Formats: sequence, structure tokens, C-alpha cells
Amino acid sequence: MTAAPLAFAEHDHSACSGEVLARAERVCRGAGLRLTPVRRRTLEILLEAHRALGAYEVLERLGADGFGQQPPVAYRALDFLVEHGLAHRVRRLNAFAACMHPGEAHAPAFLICRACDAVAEAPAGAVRSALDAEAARLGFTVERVSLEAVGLCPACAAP
Amino acid sequence: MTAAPLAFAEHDHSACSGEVLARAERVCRGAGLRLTPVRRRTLEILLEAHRALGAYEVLERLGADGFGQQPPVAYRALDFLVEHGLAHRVRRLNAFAACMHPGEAHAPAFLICRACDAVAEAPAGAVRSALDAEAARLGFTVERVSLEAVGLCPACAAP
DNA sequence: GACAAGATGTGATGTTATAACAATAGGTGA
DNA sequence: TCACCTATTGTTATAACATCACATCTTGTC
Repeated sequence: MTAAPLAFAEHDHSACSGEVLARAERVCRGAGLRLTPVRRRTLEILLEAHRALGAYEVLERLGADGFGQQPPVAYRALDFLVEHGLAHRVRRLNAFAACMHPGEAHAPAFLICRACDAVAEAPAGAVRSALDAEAARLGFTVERVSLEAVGLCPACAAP
Repeated sequence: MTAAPLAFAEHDHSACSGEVLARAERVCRGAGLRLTPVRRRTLEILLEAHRALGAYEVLERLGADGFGQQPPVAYRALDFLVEHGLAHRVRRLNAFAACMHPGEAHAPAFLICRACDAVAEAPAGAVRSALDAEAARLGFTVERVSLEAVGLCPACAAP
């Protein structure tokens, strides 16, 4: 996987990273969840990378930090984060990305640039409402949604 | 993978299957595409199964019918069908399903029942519009979209 | 019928994900 | 404190999904 920033706009990354981590800790405390060392480190890794990482990329970094080196170690930590809204799974890329708005109720859509692999987390409240409405019409109860669009980010679309 | 019908409502399946196949043939003729034996058979297999099938499930059936038995045989045929709108890829299930409306311009959303694995193809014009609008706001050019919702189908939601 | 482009078949390999079980850590109540 | 239960972590092994590279054959074209 090549370089692939998690948002299209420039911003102060080290600051946002620390803030998100702190917010994640509050979320866990509040919900009675244990943000254990592996889990916390996994989230940090996603935040540091600041892009979508494959499970095996995460695993490599975890191993280097003295944690287990077998796939389940990474998958379990990632599953925990996804389960509790601290990270997202980007299925199109078979990858995971830190959630930039943990704790806030939000229905993210992912915009994936096919040229540079950048992934942006876009607000998708309206999209989600439309989907819920259509599902309700069919009697389907929506629990989780994945919205992923592939295309060109502003930078790559420019000539 | 267990039994998993492709729609929630009952209907005359053998009829819909033949109709869809005929429509697919017209689409290919019209676009100068070759619906070769493997490709046609692959589409038939998806239609017969009437649910989302993994590539290896398709491969098994293709092999039994005298076609090649190696993964690329199935993946190439499936990729062709997806590429030209004759089938859809359901990423959440790592599976493929025949498109029930080939030729018609449509932006499908998939409703996936977590209890029975049924997959319904729901019209998602409004959803797609909302997503396009949000993407445009960020300067992102959408080319392909996957909309997948996991939840409970009407049958499984009933007590 | 010679050629080019596309399609198919095969063997090998790469990548992603899970099963099954042992060992350990953390909290709870006797 | 200690026994106990549950959640978590670690390991081995393997399953499931997907692609590469290359040979062969088909199809359409000139």
C-alpha cells in the first residue's frame, strides 16, 4: 500500500492525533470498556499512519513494539476498535482507519481515491437517512452501514 | 455459506432468471461484448443460486461443468460481469450476486440480513444523489459506489 | 492464411482472515 | 487472601480469498 493520507485537506496532524486518542479514552471509560495496551497501541498506530492500514501492516508494527506477532492479535484489537466506533473498516481496501470522531454519533461515508489511495471520512447523515428510508420501505432493519465511494480526490482530479 | 435468497419477497424465480439472462445477452450484443460460454455460465450459476456466491463456490460449479478449475477462471468471468453491470460484488460477504436489472441505469444498495445471509438489491437513487452531493462539496469525483447495509430482513426480524 | 487482440487454462504464490486451544490478567465475592 | 469466573492475550495451524505469470487457443481482420 502506498502513501495515502486520511483526508484531503492539510491540517495539524500531531495535534488531531493526540486529541482523538484522548477522546477515545474518555469514550472507553464512559462505556466501561477496557482500552488495554494492545488496543490502545493499535489505535495509536492507525492514528500515526494517518491512512488506512491493512491488518498485517498493523500486526507488523505491534510485533515490533513487543506485542504478539500472530494475525489474531491484530484482528482482535482492530475488531474491538471497530466494534466500539473507534476505528472503521474500509472494505474496498481490506484495511482499517482510525475514526476521527469517536464518541460522536456519526454515519461516515468513505471517499477513496483510486489514484493515490487517500481515504476521506465524509459526513453522511443525509445519505444514511435516505438509505434508512429505502430500507424501511422494504421492511429491513438497518443496523450497520458501509458507504464507500471510489473516484478521484481533488488533488488527483486536477490536470 | 448458508441458504440466502437474493430478495425478501417471494416471486417466480425460474421466470425472472431466464428473463434476466436474456436481458444480459441483449446488453452484451448492444455493447459489442462477448458473453462467452464461461461468462454466460457464470451468470447462470449466480442466477440459479439466487443468492450471493463466493468466487470459489462459482469455481466449483464451473469446474463441474467442464470449465477450468483454477481461481482465475472464476475471477475473470466474475470481474467481467461486474465490470459490465451484469453482476455485483458484495464486499461485506466477499461474494458476488447476479444483477437483477442489467442494462438499466441503477445505483443499487445491498441489504444484507445478518441472520439468514439474504441479500436484497434495493433501489438507491436518492441515496446515491445524497452521496454525490456530499462528495462534490469536498471536491471528490465519484466513479463507483458500494452501499451495503447489514441488519435484519423482514422474516428474521419477526418474532 | 497470417496476424493481432482477446480469452481461457494451469501452476504457483500472495494476501486476508479465522479456528482452536493454552496461558494469563483482572475483577468479585466468600 | 483466596478461590473463582470472565475477559484478554498469545500461539500454532489452517481456511478463505485473490492475483501473477505464462502457455495455449479463439476470434476477428486484413
